[in-house]
Amino acid sequence: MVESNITTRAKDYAKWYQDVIAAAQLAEPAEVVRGCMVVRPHGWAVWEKIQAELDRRFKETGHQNAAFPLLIPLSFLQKEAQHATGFAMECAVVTHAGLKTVDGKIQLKGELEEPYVVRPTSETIIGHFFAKWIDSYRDLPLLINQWCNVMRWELRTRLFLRTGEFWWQEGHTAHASHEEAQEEVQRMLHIYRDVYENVLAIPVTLGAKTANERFAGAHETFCVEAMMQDGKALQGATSHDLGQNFGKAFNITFQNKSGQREFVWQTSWGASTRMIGALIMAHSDDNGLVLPPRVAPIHVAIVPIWKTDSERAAVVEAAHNLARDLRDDGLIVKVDDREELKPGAKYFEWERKGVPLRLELGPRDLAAGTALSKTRIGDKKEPLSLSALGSEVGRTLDTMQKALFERALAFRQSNTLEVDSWADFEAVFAGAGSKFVYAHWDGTTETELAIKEATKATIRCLPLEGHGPAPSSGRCIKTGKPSARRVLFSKNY
RNA sequence: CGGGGCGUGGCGCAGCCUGGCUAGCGCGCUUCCUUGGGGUGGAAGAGGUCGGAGGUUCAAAUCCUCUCGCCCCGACCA
Repeated sequence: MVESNITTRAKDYAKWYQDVIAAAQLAEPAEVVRGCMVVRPHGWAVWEKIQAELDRRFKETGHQNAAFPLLIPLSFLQKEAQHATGFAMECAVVTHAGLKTVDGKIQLKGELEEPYVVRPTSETIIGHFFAKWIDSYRDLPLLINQWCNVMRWELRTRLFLRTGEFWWQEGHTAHASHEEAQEEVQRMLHIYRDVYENVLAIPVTLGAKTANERFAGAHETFCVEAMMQDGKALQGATSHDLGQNFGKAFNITFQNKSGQREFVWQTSWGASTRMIGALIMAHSDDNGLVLPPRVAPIHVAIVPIWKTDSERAAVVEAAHNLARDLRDDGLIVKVDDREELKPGAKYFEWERKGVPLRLELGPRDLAAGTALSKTRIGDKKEPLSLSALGSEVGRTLDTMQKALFERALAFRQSNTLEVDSWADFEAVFAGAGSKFVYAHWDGTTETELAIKEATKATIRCLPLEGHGPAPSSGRCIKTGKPSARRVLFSKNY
């Protein structure tokens, strides 16, 4: 069952990341399909937990799920110029339908008159149907979400962070006014924040993207940015104000109360299986995956310990009784009563898989009326009374959930700084180094690109109020020109 | 897509430079025994068209050409 030893973070961070994924059996490269991944059951189970948390919040805010075609007519993509150029290089295209056998070999058969693009995102095809569905202000707002896979022909892939195919949700909404759309953009951004901070236990910085980093076709793009353990930023989710760009491209109009035709104001927002990558790089350690209890597919692993057959019968029965009690409290519990493995081997396995809490139950514990507990992030084992175990376990998991967030927050704080000199700025990003740096910027794309060229650091966002330092004027870190505010710089995934 | 590395039982590798018997090793796997509170020990087994195609040769894992895929660095991106 041991899949591999895990390289330490200090030795090779990229290798460590892959090792954690392999050791926890989260996913693996699809191998026979370029750039794609197989999400293994344990990885998909984590995704299902994340999905459930997001989906509940979407529905609580009035959104409905629907499904749109995987294939998009090529011509649709061309209707919004920015959008088309933004995604042109990453599109996989379906040009044929059907196969034929010639001399025992399979060949392509019918060439399509109009090729289809495998969806890299669905603004265009959803826009087409919105145009059909919307006719009156009474049809608005239209609040739709889709859970699906998309394909982007990436040149360089990394499991969960960037793969040819990935799974996500994409929300698409249409509104009668820009203000209403803008509210929606912020509402969803804050849902992402809520899930990141309260479920994934990852603190995030909310902000707006620069024009250069904006979604292709958007009026404005907002994001949540998280810090990984190597000091790099990871964009965790995005929420776009599409303005009327797609409304005009797809002629999505409605009659307002005074009978006039207007283009709708739209938003789109998405979060993907990349969240699992964020989870790994924010919390995991050199022993493998660490999962916050709220996204753990298994909360508690119970390892019964025995020597003799009679001991075995007693502890295994006690373990199953214990599991039943904990399940009654809503916990997901695994009793590892496999006979072929020594207890130590089981400890390592559940640790690699990120199970938050382990309970050891042996003859000595039974005699004492306790179970020995160890959390995935604690360094010592603690005996818990069996009679009060339910509440104890619940409390321990809550504490761990909070501790993970606090640990990640403290890490981010200790790796965030304000920088005012170019020499200091370069020093932070020298070599493989990265932190969150708040620095002044003159607001031009030229400077943004020059800084990236020189340091590999990019502007992750223009933080929203309450995120990052309070606004203050200063001079651009690179050009010395006047600047009204500091922006967040970091290297990124 | 450019530069670099790699592809040999499930995993990690040796062999390749300098072609030559039945392609080895460690881990894992199967069966049995043993062991059991942090990766038990032993015995006997199973498992490989050497990524794929073509070529050179009496003979190819090894040399040549093409191709597919993975990893790292870069440019592009969630």
